[in-house]
Amino acid sequence: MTSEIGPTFRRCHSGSSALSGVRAETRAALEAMCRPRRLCAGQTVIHEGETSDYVGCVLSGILRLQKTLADGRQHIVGLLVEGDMFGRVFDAASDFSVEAATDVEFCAFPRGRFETLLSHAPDLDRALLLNILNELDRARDWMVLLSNRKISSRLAGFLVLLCSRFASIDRLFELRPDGLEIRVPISRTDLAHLLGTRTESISRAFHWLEDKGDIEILDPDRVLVRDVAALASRTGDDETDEIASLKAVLASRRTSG
Amino acid sequence: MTSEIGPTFRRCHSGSSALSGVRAETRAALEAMCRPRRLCAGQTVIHEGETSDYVGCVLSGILRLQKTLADGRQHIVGLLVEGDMFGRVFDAASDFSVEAATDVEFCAFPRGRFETLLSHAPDLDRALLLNILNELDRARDWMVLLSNRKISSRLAGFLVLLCSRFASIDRLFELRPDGLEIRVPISRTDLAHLLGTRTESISRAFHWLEDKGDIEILDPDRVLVRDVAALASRTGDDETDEIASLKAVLASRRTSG
DNA sequence: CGGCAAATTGAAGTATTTCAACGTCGGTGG
DNA sequence: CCACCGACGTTGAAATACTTCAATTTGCCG
Repeated sequence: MTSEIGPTFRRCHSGSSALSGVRAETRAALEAMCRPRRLCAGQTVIHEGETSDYVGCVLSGILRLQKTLADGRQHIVGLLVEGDMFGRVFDAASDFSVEAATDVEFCAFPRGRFETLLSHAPDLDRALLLNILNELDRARDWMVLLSNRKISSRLAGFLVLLCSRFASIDRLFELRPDGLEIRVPISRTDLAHLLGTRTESISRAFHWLEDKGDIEILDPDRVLVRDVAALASRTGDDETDEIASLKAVLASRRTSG
Repeated sequence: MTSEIGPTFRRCHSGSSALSGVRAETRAALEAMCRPRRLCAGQTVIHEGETSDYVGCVLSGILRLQKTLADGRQHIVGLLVEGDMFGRVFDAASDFSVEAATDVEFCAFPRGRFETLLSHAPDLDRALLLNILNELDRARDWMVLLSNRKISSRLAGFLVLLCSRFASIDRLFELRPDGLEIRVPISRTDLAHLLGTRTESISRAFHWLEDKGDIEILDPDRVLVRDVAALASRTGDDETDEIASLKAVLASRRTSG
Protein backbone atom coordinates (compact mmCIF):
# COMPACT_ATOMS: atom_id res chain seq x y z
CA MET A 1 0.00 0.00 0.00
CA THR A 2 2.76 2.39 0.94
CA SER A 3 4.58 1.49 -2.20
CA GLU A 4 1.58 2.59 -4.17
CA ILE A 5 0.94 5.79 -2.29
CA GLY A 6 4.59 6.81 -2.27
CA PRO A 7 4.70 7.89 -5.89
CA THR A 8 1.19 9.35 -5.87
CA PHE A 9 2.27 11.54 -3.01
CA ARG A 10 4.16 13.60 -5.51
CA ARG A 11 0.87 14.67 -7.05
CA CYS A 12 0.33 16.48 -3.80
CA HIS A 13 3.18 18.81 -4.67
CA SER A 14 2.60 19.33 -8.33
CA GLY A 15 0.08 20.73 -10.75
CA SER A 16 -2.75 22.69 -9.23
CA SER A 17 -2.04 21.52 -5.72
CA ALA A 18 -2.04 23.87 -2.80
CA LEU A 19 1.50 22.79 -2.20
CA SER A 20 2.84 23.42 -5.64
CA GLY A 21 5.46 26.09 -5.66
CA VAL A 22 7.13 25.26 -2.39
CA ARG A 23 10.85 24.76 -2.43
CA ALA A 24 12.33 21.29 -2.83
CA GLU A 25 13.75 21.49 0.65
CA THR A 26 10.37 22.19 2.21
CA ARG A 27 8.87 19.51 0.06
CA ALA A 28 11.35 17.00 1.39
CA ALA A 29 10.50 17.95 4.96
CA LEU A 30 6.82 17.47 4.19
CA GLU A 31 7.46 14.16 2.56
CA ALA A 32 9.35 13.02 5.63
CA MET A 33 6.42 13.66 7.93
CA CYS A 34 3.73 12.44 5.55
CA ARG A 35 1.46 9.63 6.70
CA PRO A 36 -0.44 8.18 3.78
CA ARG A 37 -4.06 7.26 4.52
CA ARG A 38 -6.85 5.58 2.64
CA LEU A 39 -10.55 5.56 3.47
CA CYS A 40 -13.74 4.20 1.97
CA ALA A 41 -16.76 6.24 1.00
CA GLY A 42 -18.82 7.20 4.00
CA GLN A 43 -16.07 7.07 6.58
CA THR A 44 -15.40 10.06 8.76
CA VAL A 45 -12.00 11.73 8.52
CA ILE A 46 -12.50 14.40 11.16
CA HIS A 47 -15.42 14.45 13.57
CA GLU A 48 -17.32 17.64 14.16
CA GLY A 49 -15.99 19.67 17.06
CA GLU A 50 -12.98 17.43 17.44
CA THR A 51 -9.49 18.86 17.29
CA SER A 52 -7.72 16.80 14.70
CA ASP A 53 -4.14 15.84 15.30
CA TYR A 54 -3.15 16.32 11.74
CA VAL A 55 -3.45 18.47 8.68
CA GLY A 56 -4.32 16.67 5.47
CA CYS A 57 -3.83 17.00 1.76
CA VAL A 58 -6.13 15.11 -0.59
CA LEU A 59 -4.47 12.83 -3.15
CA SER A 60 -7.49 11.31 -4.83
CA GLY A 61 -11.21 11.02 -4.31
CA ILE A 62 -13.56 13.56 -2.81
CA LEU A 63 -14.12 14.62 0.76
CA ARG A 64 -17.13 16.55 1.90
CA LEU A 65 -16.95 19.27 4.50
CA GLN A 66 -20.22 19.33 6.39
CA LYS A 67 -22.13 20.39 9.43
CA THR A 68 -24.73 18.37 11.26
CA LEU A 69 -27.56 20.54 12.54
CA ALA A 70 -29.38 20.16 15.81
CA ASP A 71 -32.33 18.50 14.09
CA GLY A 72 -30.11 15.91 12.43
CA ARG A 73 -30.10 17.40 8.97
CA GLN A 74 -26.72 17.66 7.36
CA HIS A 75 -25.49 20.42 5.18
CA ILE A 76 -22.43 20.30 2.99
CA VAL A 77 -20.40 23.49 2.84
CA GLY A 78 -17.68 22.36 0.50
CA LEU A 79 -16.06 19.56 -1.42
CA LEU A 80 -12.36 18.80 -1.18
CA VAL A 81 -10.56 17.35 -4.16
CA GLU A 82 -7.02 16.46 -5.21
CA GLY A 83 -4.55 18.97 -3.88
CA ASP A 84 -6.91 20.55 -1.36
CA MET A 85 -5.80 20.88 2.23
CA PHE A 86 -7.96 20.43 5.28
CA GLY A 87 -7.80 20.32 9.06
CA ARG A 88 -7.24 23.22 11.35
CA VAL A 89 -3.92 24.91 11.43
CA PHE A 90 -3.23 26.68 14.71
CA ASP A 91 -6.26 27.18 16.80
CA ALA A 92 -8.70 28.45 14.23
CA ALA A 93 -11.98 27.03 15.49
CA SER A 94 -14.10 25.15 13.04
CA ASP A 95 -17.13 23.06 13.73
CA PHE A 96 -17.37 21.08 10.57
CA SER A 97 -16.77 17.42 10.02
CA VAL A 98 -14.89 15.93 7.11
CA GLU A 99 -16.15 12.73 5.53
CA ALA A 100 -15.24 10.69 2.51
CA ALA A 101 -17.79 11.20 -0.27
CA THR A 102 -15.99 8.61 -2.37
CA ASP A 103 -13.12 6.25 -1.68
CA VAL A 104 -10.27 8.53 -0.89
CA GLU A 105 -6.49 8.76 -0.45
CA PHE A 106 -4.80 11.55 1.43
CA CYS A 107 -1.63 12.56 3.21
CA ALA A 108 -1.76 13.28 6.91
CA PHE A 109 0.82 15.62 8.43
CA PRO A 110 1.08 15.63 12.24
CA ARG A 111 -0.26 18.99 13.24
CA GLY A 112 2.50 20.02 15.62
CA ARG A 113 5.29 19.16 13.22
CA PHE A 114 3.45 20.81 10.37
CA GLU A 115 3.07 24.02 12.33
CA THR A 116 6.72 23.98 13.28
CA LEU A 117 7.70 23.57 9.66
CA LEU A 118 5.32 26.39 8.81
CA SER A 119 7.21 28.72 11.12
CA HIS A 120 10.51 27.93 9.47
CA ALA A 121 9.40 27.75 5.85
CA PRO A 122 7.96 31.02 4.58
CA ASP A 123 7.27 29.42 1.22
CA LEU A 124 4.99 26.86 2.81
CA ASP A 125 3.38 29.55 4.88
CA ARG A 126 2.71 31.59 1.76
CA ALA A 127 1.34 28.60 -0.10
CA LEU A 128 -1.01 27.83 2.74
CA LEU A 129 -2.21 31.43 2.89
CA LEU A 130 -2.98 31.44 -0.81
CA ASN A 131 -4.73 28.11 -0.48
CA ILE A 132 -6.97 29.43 2.25
CA LEU A 133 -7.71 32.62 0.34
CA ASN A 134 -8.72 30.42 -2.54
CA GLU A 135 -10.98 28.39 -0.26
CA LEU A 136 -12.55 31.61 0.94
CA ASP A 137 -13.38 32.63 -2.58
CA ARG A 138 -14.80 29.22 -3.29
CA ALA A 139 -17.02 29.46 -0.24
CA ARG A 140 -18.28 32.83 -1.39
CA ASP A 141 -18.97 31.50 -4.85
CA TRP A 142 -21.08 28.80 -3.20
CA MET A 143 -22.99 31.47 -1.35
CA VAL A 144 -23.83 33.27 -4.57
CA LEU A 145 -24.88 29.98 -6.07
CA LEU A 146 -27.11 29.19 -3.10
CA SER A 147 -28.80 32.55 -3.42
CA ASN A 148 -30.53 31.40 -6.57
CA ARG A 149 -34.19 30.90 -5.91
CA LYS A 150 -34.74 28.25 -8.54
CA ILE A 151 -33.24 24.86 -7.85
CA SER A 152 -32.52 24.34 -11.52
CA SER A 153 -30.42 27.52 -11.49
CA ARG A 154 -28.45 26.20 -8.54
CA LEU A 155 -27.91 22.90 -10.26
CA ALA A 156 -26.81 24.63 -13.46
CA GLY A 157 -24.42 26.72 -11.40
CA PHE A 158 -23.08 23.62 -9.74
CA LEU A 159 -22.40 21.94 -13.05
CA VAL A 160 -20.67 25.02 -14.39
CA LEU A 161 -18.59 25.27 -11.23
CA LEU A 162 -17.73 21.62 -11.63
CA CYS A 163 -16.42 22.33 -15.11
CA SER A 164 -14.38 25.37 -14.17
CA ARG A 165 -13.09 24.45 -10.77
CA PHE A 166 -12.55 20.75 -11.04
CA ALA A 167 -11.33 20.96 -14.62
CA SER A 168 -7.93 19.80 -13.47
CA ILE A 169 -9.29 16.41 -12.51
CA ASP A 170 -9.21 14.64 -15.85
CA ARG A 171 -10.98 11.63 -14.50
CA LEU A 172 -14.22 13.62 -14.20
CA PHE A 173 -14.41 14.95 -17.73
CA GLU A 174 -14.40 13.72 -21.27
CA LEU A 175 -14.65 15.94 -24.31
CA ARG A 176 -17.01 14.49 -26.90
CA PRO A 177 -18.00 15.74 -30.32
CA ASP A 178 -21.48 16.53 -29.05
CA GLY A 179 -20.47 18.15 -25.79
CA LEU A 180 -18.69 17.64 -22.52
CA GLU A 181 -19.33 14.51 -20.52
CA ILE A 182 -19.18 15.02 -16.78
CA ARG A 183 -19.08 12.47 -14.03
CA VAL A 184 -21.08 13.88 -11.15
CA PRO A 185 -18.86 12.76 -8.32
CA ILE A 186 -21.41 12.73 -5.52
CA SER A 187 -24.78 11.15 -4.87
CA ARG A 188 -28.12 12.87 -5.35
CA THR A 189 -28.49 12.98 -1.61
CA ASP A 190 -25.19 14.82 -1.18
CA LEU A 191 -26.06 17.12 -4.03
CA ALA A 192 -29.30 17.96 -2.26
CA HIS A 193 -27.43 18.71 0.95
CA LEU A 194 -25.00 20.84 -0.99
CA LEU A 195 -27.62 22.86 -2.82
CA GLY A 196 -29.88 23.20 0.18
CA THR A 197 -32.79 21.12 -1.04
CA ARG A 198 -34.12 17.56 -1.35
CA THR A 199 -33.31 14.73 -3.67
CA GLU A 200 -36.69 14.93 -5.34
CA SER A 201 -36.09 18.53 -6.31
CA ILE A 202 -32.62 17.67 -7.57
CA SER A 203 -34.07 14.97 -9.73
CA ARG A 204 -36.71 17.29 -11.16
CA ALA A 205 -34.10 19.98 -11.80
CA PHE A 206 -31.91 17.53 -13.73
CA HIS A 207 -34.80 16.52 -15.90
CA TRP A 208 -35.92 20.12 -16.37
CA LEU A 209 -32.45 20.99 -17.70
CA GLU A 210 -32.65 17.95 -19.94
CA ASP A 211 -36.03 19.06 -21.27
CA LYS A 212 -34.54 22.46 -22.03
CA GLY A 213 -31.87 20.71 -24.07
CA ASP A 214 -28.92 21.96 -22.04
CA ILE A 215 -27.87 18.56 -20.82
CA GLU A 216 -28.49 14.90 -21.41
CA ILE A 217 -28.67 12.46 -18.53
CA LEU A 218 -26.63 9.43 -19.56
CA ASP A 219 -26.65 7.78 -16.16
CA PRO A 220 -27.62 9.14 -12.80
CA ASP A 221 -23.98 10.03 -12.34
CA ARG A 222 -22.99 10.87 -15.90
CA VAL A 223 -24.21 13.97 -17.64
CA LEU A 224 -23.55 15.26 -21.13
CA VAL A 225 -23.41 19.04 -21.19
CA ARG A 226 -24.35 20.12 -24.70
CA ASP A 227 -23.63 23.80 -24.24
CA VAL A 228 -21.80 25.13 -21.21
CA ALA A 229 -22.71 28.70 -22.13
CA ALA A 230 -26.40 27.89 -22.18
CA LEU A 231 -26.01 26.24 -18.81
CA ALA A 232 -24.17 29.25 -17.45
CA SER A 233 -26.98 31.52 -18.57
CA ARG A 234 -29.38 29.51 -16.42
CA THR A 235 -27.25 30.41 -13.43
CA GLY A 236 -28.86 33.81 -13.07
CA ASP A 237 -32.56 34.06 -12.45
CA ASP A 238 -33.04 33.42 -16.06
CA GLU A 239 -36.65 33.46 -17.13
CA THR A 240 -35.45 34.30 -20.62
CA ASP A 241 -37.56 31.26 -21.32
CA GLU A 242 -40.65 31.27 -23.36
CA ILE A 243 -42.38 32.22 -20.14
CA ALA A 244 -40.71 35.62 -19.94
CA SER A 245 -41.72 36.69 -23.41
CA LEU A 246 -45.18 35.34 -22.80
CA LYS A 247 -45.36 37.44 -19.66
CA ALA A 248 -44.31 40.54 -21.58
CA VAL A 249 -47.09 39.97 -24.08
CA LEU A 250 -49.64 39.56 -21.34
CA ALA A 251 -48.39 42.68 -19.57
CA SER A 252 -48.65 44.86 -22.68
CA ARG A 253 -52.08 43.46 -23.35
CA ARG A 254 -53.18 44.34 -19.83
CA THR A 255 -51.83 47.88 -20.19
CA SER A 256 -53.56 48.51 -23.48
CA GLY A 257 -56.76 46.84 -22.31
CA MET B 1 -10.24 64.48 10.90
CA THR B 2 -6.87 62.86 11.29
CA SER B 3 -6.78 63.96 14.88
CA GLU B 4 -9.97 62.02 15.41
CA ILE B 5 -8.94 58.94 13.53
CA GLY B 6 -5.49 58.85 15.05
CA PRO B 7 -6.63 57.59 18.42
CA THR B 8 -9.36 55.39 16.99
CA PHE B 9 -6.74 53.69 14.90
CA ARG B 10 -5.57 51.98 18.02
CA ARG B 11 -8.85 50.08 18.11
CA CYS B 12 -7.59 48.43 14.99
CA HIS B 13 -4.87 46.79 17.01
CA SER B 14 -6.73 45.92 20.15
CA GLY B 15 -9.60 43.84 21.39
CA SER B 16 -11.02 41.40 18.92
CA SER B 17 -9.27 42.92 15.94
CA ALA B 18 -7.54 40.84 13.36
CA LEU B 19 -4.42 42.75 14.20
CA SER B 20 -4.50 42.25 17.92
CA GLY B 21 -1.56 40.23 19.09
CA VAL B 22 1.03 41.61 16.74
CA ARG B 23 4.22 42.97 18.28
CA ALA B 24 4.57 46.65 19.11
CA GLU B 25 7.28 46.98 16.50
CA THR B 26 5.07 45.63 13.74
CA ARG B 27 2.24 47.76 14.97
CA ALA B 28 4.39 50.86 14.67
CA ALA B 29 5.29 49.93 11.12
CA LEU B 30 1.62 49.52 10.30
CA GLU B 31 0.74 52.78 11.91
CA ALA B 32 3.41 54.49 9.84
CA MET B 33 1.90 53.34 6.56
CA CYS B 34 -1.74 53.76 7.61
CA ARG B 35 -3.91 56.06 5.52
CA PRO B 36 -7.13 56.86 7.36
CA ARG B 37 -10.24 56.98 5.18
CA ARG B 38 -13.84 57.86 5.70
CA LEU B 39 -16.77 57.08 3.43
CA CYS B 40 -20.52 57.57 3.46
CA ALA B 41 -23.11 54.85 3.19
CA GLY B 42 -23.50 53.63 -0.35
CA GLN B 43 -20.04 54.54 -1.58
CA THR B 44 -17.88 51.90 -3.18
CA VAL B 45 -14.60 51.03 -1.52
CA ILE B 46 -13.36 48.48 -4.03
CA HIS B 47 -14.95 47.90 -7.42
CA GLU B 48 -15.66 44.41 -8.60
CA GLY B 49 -12.86 42.89 -10.63
CA GLU B 50 -10.54 45.78 -9.85
CA THR B 51 -7.18 45.17 -8.21
CA SER B 52 -7.15 47.43 -5.21
CA ASP B 53 -3.96 49.24 -4.37
CA TYR B 54 -4.41 48.79 -0.69
CA VAL B 55 -5.41 46.45 2.07
CA GLY B 56 -7.90 47.79 4.57
CA CYS B 57 -8.88 47.37 8.17
CA VAL B 58 -12.31 48.56 9.32
CA LEU B 59 -12.38 51.00 12.24
CA SER B 60 -16.09 51.68 12.48
CA GLY B 61 -19.25 51.15 10.49
CA ILE B 62 -20.12 48.23 8.26
CA LEU B 63 -18.95 47.28 4.81
CA ARG B 64 -20.70 44.80 2.62
CA LEU B 65 -18.88 42.35 0.43
CA GLN B 66 -20.98 41.66 -2.60
CA LYS B 67 -21.20 40.37 -6.11
CA THR B 68 -23.23 41.83 -8.94
CA LEU B 69 -24.70 39.16 -11.16
CA ALA B 70 -25.05 39.28 -14.90
CA ASP B 71 -28.72 40.15 -14.61
CA GLY B 72 -28.03 43.09 -12.31
CA ARG B 73 -29.09 41.45 -9.09
CA GLN B 74 -26.71 41.89 -6.23
CA HIS B 75 -25.88 39.36 -3.62
CA ILE B 76 -24.09 40.04 -0.38
CA VAL B 77 -21.63 37.36 0.72
CA GLY B 78 -20.41 38.94 3.89
CA LEU B 79 -20.39 41.91 6.20
CA LEU B 80 -17.21 43.50 7.46
CA VAL B 81 -17.16 45.15 10.87
CA GLU B 82 -14.65 46.76 13.22
CA GLY B 83 -11.35 44.97 13.11
CA ASP B 84 -12.04 43.04 9.92
CA MET B 85 -9.54 43.19 7.11
CA PHE B 86 -10.33 43.31 3.42
CA GLY B 87 -8.68 43.67 0.05
CA ARG B 88 -6.61 41.10 -1.69
CA VAL B 89 -3.26 40.20 -0.34
CA PHE B 90 -0.91 38.81 -2.97
CA ASP B 91 -2.68 37.82 -6.08
CA ALA B 92 -5.53 35.86 -4.67
CA ALA B 93 -8.25 36.51 -7.21
CA SER B 94 -11.54 37.74 -5.92
CA ASP B 95 -14.42 39.15 -7.89
CA PHE B 96 -16.36 40.86 -5.19
CA SER B 97 -16.88 44.52 -4.61
CA VAL B 98 -16.74 46.22 -1.23
CA GLU B 99 -19.24 48.95 -0.44
CA ALA B 100 -20.12 50.97 2.61
CA ALA B 101 -23.38 49.71 4.12
CA THR B 102 -23.24 52.52 6.67
CA ASP B 103 -20.96 55.51 7.10
CA VAL B 104 -17.59 53.99 7.64
CA GLU B 105 -14.03 54.65 8.78
CA PHE B 106 -11.14 52.44 7.87
CA CYS B 107 -7.37 52.29 7.56
CA ALA B 108 -5.83 51.78 4.15
CA PHE B 109 -2.40 50.18 3.91
CA PRO B 110 -0.63 50.45 0.54
CA ARG B 111 -0.63 46.94 -0.77
CA GLY B 112 3.01 46.71 -1.79
CA ARG B 113 4.31 48.02 1.51
CA PHE B 114 1.90 45.83 3.42
CA GLU B 115 3.10 42.74 1.60
CA THR B 116 6.69 43.65 2.21
CA LEU B 117 6.01 44.07 5.90
CA LEU B 118 4.20 40.75 5.83
CA SER B 119 7.35 39.04 4.59
CA HIS B 120 9.43 40.46 7.41
CA ALA B 121 6.94 40.20 10.25
CA PRO B 122 5.91 36.62 10.98
CA ASP B 123 3.59 37.84 13.70
CA LEU B 124 1.60 39.89 11.21
CA ASP B 125 1.63 37.01 8.80
CA ARG B 126 0.25 34.71 11.48
CA ALA B 127 -2.41 37.22 12.49
CA LEU B 128 -3.51 37.57 8.89
CA LEU B 129 -3.68 33.82 8.45
CA LEU B 130 -5.87 33.45 11.52
CA ASN B 131 -8.05 36.31 10.33
CA ILE B 132 -8.61 34.64 7.00
CA LEU B 133 -9.31 31.27 8.61
CA ASN B 134 -11.89 33.06 10.70
CA GLU B 135 -13.42 34.62 7.60
CA LEU B 136 -13.59 31.20 6.03
CA ASP B 137 -15.53 29.83 8.95
CA ARG B 138 -17.86 32.79 8.86
CA ALA B 139 -18.50 32.22 5.17
CA ARG B 140 -19.33 28.59 5.87
CA ASP B 141 -21.67 29.54 8.67
CA TRP B 142 -23.45 31.78 6.17
CA MET B 143 -23.78 28.83 3.83
CA VAL B 144 -25.43 26.74 6.50
CA LEU B 145 -27.73 29.62 7.26
CA LEU B 146 -28.65 30.03 3.61
CA SER B 147 -29.49 26.37 3.34
CA ASN B 148 -32.58 26.92 5.46
CA ARG B 149 -35.64 26.62 3.30
CA LYS B 150 -37.83 28.93 5.34
CA ILE B 151 -37.00 32.61 5.20
CA SER B 152 -38.00 33.05 8.81
CA SER B 153 -35.42 30.42 9.77
CA ARG B 154 -32.76 32.31 7.87
CA LEU B 155 -33.74 35.55 9.54
CA ALA B 156 -33.71 33.91 12.96
CA GLY B 157 -30.28 32.52 12.15
CA PHE B 158 -29.11 35.93 11.08
CA LEU B 159 -30.24 37.52 14.31
CA VAL B 160 -28.57 34.81 16.36
CA LEU B 161 -25.38 35.23 14.35
CA LEU B 162 -25.58 38.94 14.93
CA CYS B 163 -25.70 38.32 18.68
CA SER B 164 -22.84 35.88 18.74
CA ARG B 165 -20.50 37.27 16.16
CA PHE B 166 -20.95 40.98 16.46
CA ALA B 167 -21.28 40.83 20.23
CA SER B 168 -18.06 42.77 20.54
CA ILE B 169 -19.64 45.82 18.99
CA ASP B 170 -21.33 47.34 22.01
CA ARG B 171 -23.05 49.98 19.95
CA LEU B 172 -25.32 47.34 18.42
CA PHE B 173 -26.64 45.79 21.61
CA GLU B 174 -28.35 46.77 24.80
CA LEU B 175 -29.33 44.39 27.53
CA ARG B 176 -32.80 45.14 28.85
CA PRO B 177 -34.80 43.50 31.61
CA ASP B 178 -37.19 42.05 29.05
CA GLY B 179 -34.61 40.86 26.56
CA LEU B 180 -31.79 41.94 24.30
CA GLU B 181 -32.23 44.97 22.10
CA ILE B 182 -30.45 44.72 18.78
CA ARG B 183 -29.81 47.39 16.23
CA VAL B 184 -30.07 45.75 12.83
CA PRO B 185 -27.19 47.50 11.14
CA ILE B 186 -28.32 47.16 7.54
CA SER B 187 -31.40 47.98 5.51
CA ARG B 188 -34.17 45.55 4.64
CA THR B 189 -32.94 45.60 1.08
CA ASP B 190 -29.45 44.55 2.11
CA LEU B 191 -30.88 41.96 4.42
CA ALA B 192 -32.84 40.56 1.51
CA HIS B 193 -29.71 40.42 -0.64
CA LEU B 194 -27.86 38.76 2.21
CA LEU B 195 -30.47 36.11 2.86
CA GLY B 196 -31.18 35.47 -0.79
CA THR B 197 -34.71 36.78 -0.94
CA ARG B 198 -36.81 39.95 -1.31
CA THR B 199 -37.69 42.73 1.06
CA GLU B 200 -41.33 41.68 1.20
CA SER B 201 -40.36 38.25 2.43
CA ILE B 202 -38.00 39.77 4.98
CA SER B 203 -40.80 41.93 6.26
CA ARG B 204 -43.17 39.00 6.54
CA ALA B 205 -40.52 36.92 8.28
CA PHE B 206 -39.93 39.65 10.86
CA HIS B 207 -43.60 39.85 11.62
CA TRP B 208 -43.95 36.09 11.71
CA LEU B 209 -41.24 35.94 14.38
CA GLU B 210 -43.01 38.72 16.22
CA ASP B 211 -46.31 36.81 16.08
CA LYS B 212 -44.54 33.80 17.52
CA GLY B 213 -43.40 35.95 20.41
CA ASP B 214 -39.69 35.50 19.81
CA ILE B 215 -39.02 39.12 19.03
CA GLU B 216 -40.63 42.53 19.16
CA ILE B 217 -40.14 45.02 16.38
CA LEU B 218 -39.42 48.35 18.04
CA ASP B 219 -38.42 50.14 14.87
CA PRO B 220 -37.61 48.78 11.46
CA ASP B 221 -33.99 48.77 12.57
CA ARG B 222 -34.38 47.96 16.25
CA VAL B 223 -35.49 44.57 17.47
CA LEU B 224 -36.04 43.27 20.95
CA VAL B 225 -35.10 39.62 21.20
CA ARG B 226 -37.14 38.16 24.04
CA ASP B 227 -35.48 34.77 24.04
CA VAL B 228 -32.32 34.05 22.09
CA ALA B 229 -32.71 30.32 22.70
CA ALA B 230 -36.19 30.30 21.18
CA LEU B 231 -34.83 32.19 18.21
CA ALA B 232 -31.97 29.75 17.84
CA SER B 233 -34.41 26.86 17.82
CA ARG B 234 -36.12 28.42 14.80
CA THR B 235 -32.83 28.16 12.97
CA GLY B 236 -33.42 24.52 12.17
CA ASP B 237 -36.42 23.46 10.16
CA ASP B 238 -38.50 23.84 13.18
CA GLU B 239 -42.16 23.05 12.68
CA THR B 240 -42.38 22.22 16.37
CA ASP B 241 -45.19 24.71 16.10
CA GLU B 242 -48.80 24.03 16.67
CA ILE B 243 -48.82 23.00 13.04
CA ALA B 244 -46.64 19.97 13.67
CA SER B 245 -48.84 18.57 16.41
CA LEU B 246 -51.89 19.35 14.31
CA LYS B 247 -50.35 17.40 11.47
CA ALA B 248 -49.72 14.43 13.75
CA VAL B 249 -53.36 14.41 14.79
CA LEU B 250 -54.52 14.55 11.19
CA ALA B 251 -52.12 11.78 10.21
CA SER B 252 -53.32 9.42 12.94
CA ARG B 253 -56.89 10.23 12.01
CA ARG B 254 -56.18 9.37 8.38
CA THR B 255 -54.55 6.08 9.38
CA SER B 256 -57.39 5.00 11.61
CA GLY B 257 -60.00 6.21 9.08
C1' DC C 1 -47.90 70.15 4.06
C1' DG C 2 -46.17 67.62 -0.06
C1' DG C 3 -42.84 64.42 -1.72
C1' DC C 4 -40.05 60.57 -1.32
C1' DA C 5 -38.01 56.37 0.21
C1' DA C 6 -38.56 52.42 3.00
C1' DA C 7 -41.66 49.16 4.99
C1' DT C 8 -45.82 46.77 5.00
C1' DT C 9 -49.91 44.31 3.32
C1' DG C 10 -52.99 41.73 0.07
C1' DA C 11 -53.92 38.64 -3.62
C1' DA C 12 -52.70 35.84 -7.39
C1' DG C 13 -49.13 33.11 -9.54
C1' DT C 14 -45.16 30.00 -9.26
C1' DA C 15 -41.88 26.94 -7.21
C1' DT C 16 -40.65 23.79 -3.81
C1' DT C 17 -41.63 20.51 -0.15
C1' DT C 18 -43.83 16.62 1.49
C1' DC C 19 -45.74 12.13 1.44
C1' DA C 20 -46.42 8.16 -0.98
C1' DA C 21 -45.66 5.00 -4.59
C1' DC C 22 -43.07 3.01 -8.24
C1' DG C 23 -38.92 1.45 -10.97
C1' DT C 24 -34.13 0.09 -11.30
C1' DC C 25 -29.89 -1.84 -10.04
C1' DG C 26 -26.75 -4.76 -7.44
C1' DG C 27 -26.04 -7.96 -3.87
C1' DT C 28 -27.63 -11.95 -1.07
C1' DG C 29 -29.38 -16.23 -0.12
C1' DG C 30 -32.26 -20.01 -1.21
C1' DC D 1 -30.66 -19.09 -11.56
C1' DC D 2 -34.09 -16.44 -9.63
C1' DA D 3 -36.73 -14.22 -5.82
C1' DC D 4 -36.07 -10.83 -2.39
C1' DC D 5 -34.23 -6.89 -0.30
C1' DG D 6 -32.37 -2.34 0.35
C1' DA D 7 -30.41 1.83 -1.58
C1' DC D 8 -31.16 5.12 -4.86
C1' DG D 9 -33.49 7.66 -8.29
C1' DT D 10 -37.82 9.04 -10.27
C1' DT D 11 -42.64 10.49 -10.52
C1' DG D 12 -47.33 12.23 -9.04
C1' DA D 13 -50.45 15.02 -6.32
C1' DA D 14 -51.60 17.90 -2.57
C1' DA D 15 -49.85 21.16 0.80
C1' DT D 16 -46.91 24.92 1.73
C1' DA D 17 -43.92 28.81 1.09
C1' DC D 18 -42.18 32.20 -1.63
C1' DT D 19 -42.36 35.68 -5.39
C1' DT D 20 -44.51 39.10 -7.91
C1' DC D 21 -47.23 43.05 -8.70
C1' DA D 22 -49.94 46.51 -6.93
C1' DA D 23 -51.64 49.32 -3.41
C1' DT D 24 -51.08 51.40 1.06
C1' DT D 25 -48.85 53.02 5.16
C1' DT D 26 -45.14 55.03 7.71
C1' DG D 27 -41.49 58.11 8.76
C1' DC D 28 -38.43 61.58 7.41
C1' DC D 29 -36.93 65.85 5.20
C1' DG D 30 -37.33 70.15 2.94
